[in-house]
Amino acid sequence: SINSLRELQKVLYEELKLPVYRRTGIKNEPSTDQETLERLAAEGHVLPKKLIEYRQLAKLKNTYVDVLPQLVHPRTGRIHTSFHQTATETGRLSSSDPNVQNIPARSERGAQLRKAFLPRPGWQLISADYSQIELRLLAHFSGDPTLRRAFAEGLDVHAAVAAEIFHVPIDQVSKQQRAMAKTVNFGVIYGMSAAGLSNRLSIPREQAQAFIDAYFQRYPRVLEYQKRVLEQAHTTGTVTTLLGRKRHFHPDAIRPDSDYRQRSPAEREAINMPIQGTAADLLKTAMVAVYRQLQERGWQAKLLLTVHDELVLEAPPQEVPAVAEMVRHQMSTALPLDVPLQVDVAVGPNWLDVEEWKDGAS
DNA sequence: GACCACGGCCAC
DNA sequence: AAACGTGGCCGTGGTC
Repeated sequence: SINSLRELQKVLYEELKLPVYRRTGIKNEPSTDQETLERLAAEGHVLPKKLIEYRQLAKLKNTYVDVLPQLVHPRTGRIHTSFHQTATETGRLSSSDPNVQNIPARSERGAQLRKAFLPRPGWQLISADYSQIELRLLAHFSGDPTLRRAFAEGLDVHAAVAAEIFHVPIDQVSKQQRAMAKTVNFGVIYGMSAAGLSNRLSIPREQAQAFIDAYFQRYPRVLEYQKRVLEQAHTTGTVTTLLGRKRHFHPDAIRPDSDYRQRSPAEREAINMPIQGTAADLLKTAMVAVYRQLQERGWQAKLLLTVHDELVLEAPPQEVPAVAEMVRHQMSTALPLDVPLQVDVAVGPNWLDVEEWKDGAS
């Protein structure tokens, strides 16, 4: 079967004798994941290229196209997910049966599925999401003046960070430099290591370490902030979000002198928790505020979904301008922070074809 | 039929 | 050698 990883592994690495670039995490078998197949395809091998295409189509068909229509409720005509309040370590919600928080968005082909997510007939869909929320929270918590200024001045933050670490004016940042800075920015939020960054950027570890050093040289308060988080984890066994949500760590994992195979993942979890967890605090607070506004004003518009940094609503056409503005306002001001929050609002006939909404107040 | 481990992959 | 965080669902291969 083409779906059997074990059989595929035999074909690729025993029959075709292709080079093994990566192994699986637990059984240490030759990997057939997408990055490996892309590397093999780039060398001119035909089968890996076809497999990548097959995998994408199979994923979309088996997970979404064949499943979601069967889940339409006979009386409501809609899909009803379950949201879980106590399923994650950080305070995010999760969604299951079906999961509506992983509907394809990034690939052109996958994103077409979003056309199937509709408001009730005659209504509009409103999507509102926080822009760069985790980096803004990093700027808030660290107090780093350079990072805070980037947001205060409304700069392209990836370009701004590229300008700092590559020592070039922001208007001379190349696409490659911006892309690398973007990866570094994600890395900072995830508690990056030189090994992780080197893998992600496909560069030598020494060069990855040099990028990290350059970043923390330009953003020293971020380094100090992350040290404080680890200190809290080590002394109390917990780290917390802005609203006081705690994540507990196993004492053996977080001890400074623990084996690094235990300690390293735990430290990355600790560094990420306040950022990801506070983003969850923020969105949940905003969601309650939006719900109360809808009730108080007697509007018909309804909250439909929440996707980590996004709220999705449906509204009758005459309510759209007021609801869009209200949602933007409530999300922007849900919690007081030292960094401005930007909320991108979009309106349209389905979850794919929503277009930027510009209201008068902002 | 239910459950599991694993590898893989979708989202933020 | 190396996954830098959080989830849930798929098929395979296996057990009970």
